[in-house]
Amino acid sequence: MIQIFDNISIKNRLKLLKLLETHTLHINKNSSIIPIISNENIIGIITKGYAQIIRTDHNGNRTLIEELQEYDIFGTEISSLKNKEYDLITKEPTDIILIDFANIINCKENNKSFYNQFTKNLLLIFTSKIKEKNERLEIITKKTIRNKLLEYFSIASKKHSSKHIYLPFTFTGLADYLGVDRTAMTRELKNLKDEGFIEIKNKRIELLYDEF
Amino acid sequence: MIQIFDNISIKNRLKLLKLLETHTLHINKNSSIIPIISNENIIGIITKGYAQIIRTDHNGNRTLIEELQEYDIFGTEISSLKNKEYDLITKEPTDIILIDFANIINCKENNKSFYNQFTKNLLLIFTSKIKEKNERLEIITKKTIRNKLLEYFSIASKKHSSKHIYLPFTFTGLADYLGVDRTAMTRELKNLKDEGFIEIKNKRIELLYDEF
DNA sequence: AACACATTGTTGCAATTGCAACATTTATAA
DNA sequence: TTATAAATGTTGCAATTGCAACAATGTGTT
Repeated sequence: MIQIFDNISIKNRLKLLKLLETHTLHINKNSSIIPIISNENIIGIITKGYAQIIRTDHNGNRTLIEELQEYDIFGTEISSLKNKEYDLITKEPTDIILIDFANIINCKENNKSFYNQFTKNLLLIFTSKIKEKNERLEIITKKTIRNKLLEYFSIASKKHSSKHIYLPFTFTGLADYLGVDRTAMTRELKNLKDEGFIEIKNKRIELLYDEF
Repeated sequence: MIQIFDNISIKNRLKLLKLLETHTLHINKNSSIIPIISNENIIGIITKGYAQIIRTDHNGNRTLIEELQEYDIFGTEISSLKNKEYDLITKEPTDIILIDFANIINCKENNKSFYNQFTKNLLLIFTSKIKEKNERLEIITKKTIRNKLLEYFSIASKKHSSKHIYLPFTFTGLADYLGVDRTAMTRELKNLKDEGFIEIKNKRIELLYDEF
C-alpha cells in the first residue's frame, strides 16, 4: 500500500510542506476539528495518532465513516456539500497536516521532483480509494444479508488467496460496513455456521465451501 | 466538471498520448472490450461515442456499473481482482484511448507542462469520483427504501439548491443506484406521493416538504 | 407500420430485516 | 481493582422488502 510521503526524503518533505503552505495541528485526545475546516476544500494527513470520522445525521444516529492512522489521508471523504454532520474525533493525541487542495493543483513548481512524486503518490492513493469504495458498493448492493456476507467473504478470500479470513474490525463494525442491522447479521452468521458453510473463531472466519 | 484534457491544447494532447505510449481503439456498436484488457492496470478514456460497464455475477445477473460518454474515464471502477465479470459494451461506435497507469506514474518528463496538467486533471477527476461514491454509500446505507429515497432527494436538492429534482436516469436506473428492487421502490414512491411529500411528473420530482 | 424490447405500474405473498429488549462477556478508563 | 463503556449473542414480532406474475405504455429499429 502506497503512502503519501513514499519516495520523498525527510528533507524534501519539509520543503514540500512549505511549498504547499500547509498548516500543522497538534490535537488532544478526544477532540474534534472537522467543523473548523469543513467549509473548505482541504485534505488532511495524519502524521501521528489515531482518529475517526463520524457522521451524525439529523436523527442523531452516529456512524463511523472512516478510521485514520499514521499517513492516512482524509477530506476526500467529506462531501462537498457544506454540512455540519461530520466530525473528526481524535482517539489519541494526533498530529495533522492540512493542505488546501487548490495549492496542490495550482502549484507551478513542476520542476521540483518531490512535488511530482507527491502528486503521483496522491494519484495512487486515490485510485486505491476508488477501488475500495467500488468493492464496498458491490458488496452492499447485494439484496440479502447472506449475499452481502458471501460477497464480502469472496472478495476477502480472493485478496489473500486463502479460505481463512481475518476481520479487520469488530462484528459491530462489519455490520456497519455492510450497512445492515448487527443483530440480523449475527443471526445470518449463525445460519451460515449451522448450515456448515463457515466456522468462526474470534475474528477468524474459515470458509468451508468452494467457489472461484 | 473537470475533464481529462482541460487546459491542454490539441497539439499537446497528441504529444501527451505519444509520451504515455497510449493505444487508440475504434470500436463498433455493441461490441465488448474489457475482457481483452482486464488483467492490466489500465485506464481508458472515451473520446467519442457511448458505452456502458456491465457486471455479470455468477448467477447471471447483470448490473449497470457505469455509463461512459465523451471524455469519461474508466478502469478505476474495475476491481483489481482479476475476474471476468466486467464488460465494457459500446452502444455507439466508440473511440477509446488506453493508457497503462504505470506509464503515468513512471513518466519522468516532469518538465512537460502538459503532462503536469494531465496529472492535475486526473487528481481532480479522481477526487470527484471519490465524492460521488461516498454520496452513493451514504444513500445506500440508509436502512429503508423510504430513507434512501429521502437521502437521495436531499442530496440532489442541496446540489441544485432547488426542490425540483430531475432524475438523470430511468426509474429502473434509480432502483439500481439505490440498490433496491424496482417494484418495491415504486411502491414507496407511491406512498410518498399519497402522503403528500412529493409530486412526480415524468422524471421530475418536486419536494413538498421542508428540511435543511 | 409492425415488430421487438425496455420501462413502468400494480399486487399478493413469503422471506428477510430492523428493532426492541434482554443477558453476558470483553475492553477500557479512573 | 473497580466502575464504565463497548461488544456480543439471542429472540419475538411487526414492518419492510424482494420476487413472481401480470398488464400497459413507451421507445427504437427495420
